[in-house]
Amino acid sequence: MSDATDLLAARRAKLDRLRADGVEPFPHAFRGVEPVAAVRAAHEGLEAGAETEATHRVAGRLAARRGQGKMAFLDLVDRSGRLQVQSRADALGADLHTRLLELDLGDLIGVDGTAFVTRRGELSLRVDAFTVLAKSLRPLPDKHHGLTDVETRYRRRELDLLANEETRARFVARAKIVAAVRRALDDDGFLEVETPVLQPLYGGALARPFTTRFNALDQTMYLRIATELYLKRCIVGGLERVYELGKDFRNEGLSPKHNPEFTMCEFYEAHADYRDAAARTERLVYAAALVVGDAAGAQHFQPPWKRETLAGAIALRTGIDIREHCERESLSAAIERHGTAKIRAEGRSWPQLVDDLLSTFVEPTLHEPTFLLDYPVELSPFAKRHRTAEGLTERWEAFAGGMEIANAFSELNDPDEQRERFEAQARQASAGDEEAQPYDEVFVQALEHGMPPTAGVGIGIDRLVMALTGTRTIRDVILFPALRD
RNA sequence: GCCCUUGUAGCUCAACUGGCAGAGCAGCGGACUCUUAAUCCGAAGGUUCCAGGUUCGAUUCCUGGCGGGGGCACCA
Repeated sequence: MSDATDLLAARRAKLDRLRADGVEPFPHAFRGVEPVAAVRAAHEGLEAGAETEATHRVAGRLAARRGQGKMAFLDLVDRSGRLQVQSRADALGADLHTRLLELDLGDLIGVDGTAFVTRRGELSLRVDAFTVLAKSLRPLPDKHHGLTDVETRYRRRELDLLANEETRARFVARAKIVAAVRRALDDDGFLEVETPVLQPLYGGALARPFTTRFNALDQTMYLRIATELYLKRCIVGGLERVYELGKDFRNEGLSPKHNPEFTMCEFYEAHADYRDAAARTERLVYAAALVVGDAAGAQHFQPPWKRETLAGAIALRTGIDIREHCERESLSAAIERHGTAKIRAEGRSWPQLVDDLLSTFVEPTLHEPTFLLDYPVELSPFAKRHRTAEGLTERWEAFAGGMEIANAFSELNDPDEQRERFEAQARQASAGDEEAQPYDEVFVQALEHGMPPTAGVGIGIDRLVMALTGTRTIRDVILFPALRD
């Protein structure tokens, strides 16, 4: 018999034995449970050797066992942490003590116990009673190395979560960040709305979509790449401040910064411009940073953040002034003179070259939260022209940890100019640019009804969580990241 | 899509130049009433990712496939 089969058989045999002894291995509920962190909080500051009469009910997974015959210590883990419990043959009775020790690591149990502190100073519960909550039929990952195999961690996230406390903590932090973002927007009068994920026409970003089929209507549909256009129609409709927090889908490659489905928070504020949006964004991100629990790290994000212009940031790091080289040939030659092998200019358009300079020389240096302001109009089909600078738009991108985390602009609300921008995109599409925007006549007509001056922001939630938790790959902040199947 | 790299026990890892595939944890049997990577004794546990090839002999070398990781490209 193979070892694996052996291990499973041993657990099944214990399952049978429980039933034979009249113990229900899968009961229906176990009420009145306290998180172990609450038990810890209730007894903070007790000295080693202290006894109490306080009883607590906790529930979790049996994570370790240190038996010493008629006495044993066991570790119980729940979402909030780990707590040691002590089983004694004299207190619990020899039969129950033995039965508790016969449970497998990984079994889910509930414990009623009395709090005390061991001679070594560890807060523990002396077991007065215990209940099997669910028998575990498969062995746990290694108890001290945890689960390190990267593939298993992503494919079988449940094992990663139950074996690795840092993983659990990271996803708890993610949930708190998302809640903080919602709270900040709700408190400022933003209305959370839901717009279609499944769309007859995609738009609002430069990206390739996923395509699917709606059988009932015999129609091609797209998974949204952005919520931008629908949210601005809400602004046209007079909702004034709206946001949506949900998944976007882009049919692009995988990388430490990219997952094909990712969480985006877009919010739109009437009567504001991109500078207001920057101020709101840094307040909102700082509020989110404060809930992560790393006070020193949060100070990093305290407003105001650094502000540079895009052109200034590139000039500072490369000596190339894109405002002087406002045509493809001239910029290409400047890059050539700069002598970098990192950018191959052939076949790249002017805006693409600007983007290359940004991502090669500027983005990796932006560890401190920083706004880069004023992007070329060619890169920004939905942003309003800059009120003073020719050829630029009122747009910024925010960076932290060497990564773009947000993108915003004063929204273009002149319908005629929007129509021209779409036409320019259509020309790029027919020239073979698969990421160009399809023409959206319904959206243009919405603008013709009149959209107030509006600031719009998109925050990449996955990347925000990366930046706030110091995580290096997006796969560590997405519970079930995309993998080849 | 391309390049580099990787796959050994349930988990974490060894195995020299091609020569009987090993350890810790977990599991199993036993001892132990303050341990916390508990300790001690004992017996087990393998399709070395898959399919071919070279060789007297392949975990090791070669070819192909599958999966993972890193990089490039694309993107946020």
